[in-house]
Amino acid sequence: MNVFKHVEGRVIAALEALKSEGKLPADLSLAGVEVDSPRDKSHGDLATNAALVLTKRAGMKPRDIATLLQEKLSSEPGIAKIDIAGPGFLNLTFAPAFWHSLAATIITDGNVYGRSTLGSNQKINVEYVSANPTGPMHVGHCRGAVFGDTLANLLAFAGFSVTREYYINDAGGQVDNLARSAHLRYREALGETIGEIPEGLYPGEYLKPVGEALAKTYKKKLLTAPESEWLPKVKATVMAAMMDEIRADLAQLGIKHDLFFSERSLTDGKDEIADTIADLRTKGFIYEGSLPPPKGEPNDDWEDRTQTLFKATAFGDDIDRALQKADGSYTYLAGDIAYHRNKLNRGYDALINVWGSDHKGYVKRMQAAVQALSDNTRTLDIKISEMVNLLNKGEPVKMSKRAGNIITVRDVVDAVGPDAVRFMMVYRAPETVFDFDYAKVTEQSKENPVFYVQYANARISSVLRNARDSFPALTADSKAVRQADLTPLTDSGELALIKTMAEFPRVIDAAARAKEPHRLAFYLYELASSVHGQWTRGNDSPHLRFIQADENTTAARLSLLIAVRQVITSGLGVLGVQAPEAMR
RNA sequence: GCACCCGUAGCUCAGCUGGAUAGAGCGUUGCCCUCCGAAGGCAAAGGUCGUAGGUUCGACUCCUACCGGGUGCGCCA
Repeated sequence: MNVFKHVEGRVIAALEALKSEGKLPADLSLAGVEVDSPRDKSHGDLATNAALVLTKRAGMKPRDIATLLQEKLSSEPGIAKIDIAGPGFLNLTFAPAFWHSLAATIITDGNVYGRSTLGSNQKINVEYVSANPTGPMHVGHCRGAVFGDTLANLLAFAGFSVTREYYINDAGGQVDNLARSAHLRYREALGETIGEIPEGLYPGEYLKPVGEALAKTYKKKLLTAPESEWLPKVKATVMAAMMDEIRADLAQLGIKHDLFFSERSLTDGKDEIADTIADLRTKGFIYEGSLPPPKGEPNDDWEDRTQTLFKATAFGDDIDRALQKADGSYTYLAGDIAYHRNKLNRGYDALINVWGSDHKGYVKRMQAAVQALSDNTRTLDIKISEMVNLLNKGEPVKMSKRAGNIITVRDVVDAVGPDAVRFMMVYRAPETVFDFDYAKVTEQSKENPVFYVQYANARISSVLRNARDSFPALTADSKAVRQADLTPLTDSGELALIKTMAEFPRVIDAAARAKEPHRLAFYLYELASSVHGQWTRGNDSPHLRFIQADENTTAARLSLLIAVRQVITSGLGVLGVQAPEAMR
């Protein structure tokens, strides 16, 4: 039940009626007619721009159209008042009974309330995290991970059929270096003094357990063998260990992917990269040529070479892109394009990638590739999650993999819990840089909005618990509460709560459309604020407290709270945050 | 040099596919607990929405050009 769509339907029906009565041109298009909530609540509950949108097309003055519509709608049930305001807005005020029935609907709908059919079951693939399997996840990864996961939840809630995917970059030279680093730790585990980890290798202590495990499994067998022999074995062990660690980190944040896609699988017993290049060649987007050297950087080592190029400029990229190096081996991009081709071949209607800001420069070429491969029938939407500035009590925390003092996802989650991390990470738009103050989040202070929202839920639960002392029959799942007569709800604050809940489906819709989960987080904050406000009004005005001497009034107010709790629970559910019944 | 992102209150940020008098939190000032959880609430103060044009009945929102700040640029992954 989306109130805005419902009323919009009624407005459009009224306009259609006016058309057939000859009061409006019969061929008038109603495109753009919308129902919104007015910015200023005193203007009414809902407003429509119909008269403003239609004035030009109908060749009539906005106020004349507004007047016609006003007359037409005045007989509609539930509408208490219709005003024409400003340049021609029509402000609709609904009777309390209208809102009461909405509250009742929310309770009946339960966790279905707010779900949308926007996605109409379209298959959508969300690729996120895809952190290189060369070490534990640090807080920077965390933002993209939480964002991607929340976006996936949101899209699922909005009616898409979502696949959550992780791309494992397990094919490049970096995993060889990882294996070499692990081999050093293996030698260390066998008692050797290895000294400083050489430049280019991974110095982190997290490889020590891997070295010990290798020592246990292989004893001294890998010591004397040539690298070509031990490398594959060590690589397999260390990669598995790293992925286990990453999976554990993700699990701690409540993130579970449907599919982990291995880059190596593209060329394992087949060559999807070659197939991809062949595909693109057939479509005419491949040629042999050389590229100009990159500008703005010293490039003394640049050599002019002829290589296989993808015509990315045909799709708006700045430059064509190399798919094969001069020696014939594939570039990283070639593999990535093959991976996206693989995704396309799996039949998704749309692809979304969540990338870290360090990949910003790759957006155009990847989108170009998807357009080329799908003949412009599919879109790749790439959301960039910006950097997180790590602070500790306002002081920047220096991160260095070399020094090994990285702050990992695990450190943060252990300290503050997954809820605070998740909420904070989606509490701002992903493309803005933001400061994550380790000390503040560990403090669990009220500056963390997640507690504010959770506290609203806990308060509601507290009221429900307390109400049972006076009215044992009024339990949260009793018919007396769930189907209570809501006519006692006449206070403006109570009605405001329902009106705020009315926004929920629309927030879901808008957030899903824009792929901006942070809107939901802000909405929940606003809803929580209404709850706290109404609560505190009861301090000054005892007759506004939720629990009253009169059972019918109490039942109605508890019913309202049940509805609010439902919306908070659903909303937090999409964010992947718990809705506790009591705070610690 | 080029590309992308950001620029809104002292600070951190919202602002719904263009809509009415631009909103929160923090900070500042002043209030509210014999009362369902004060882990809360109320009020005041605080703005040429980076600048200049353009489109529109209407622009924080769209377009153009500038100005600041950030990130990146490949034959690495």
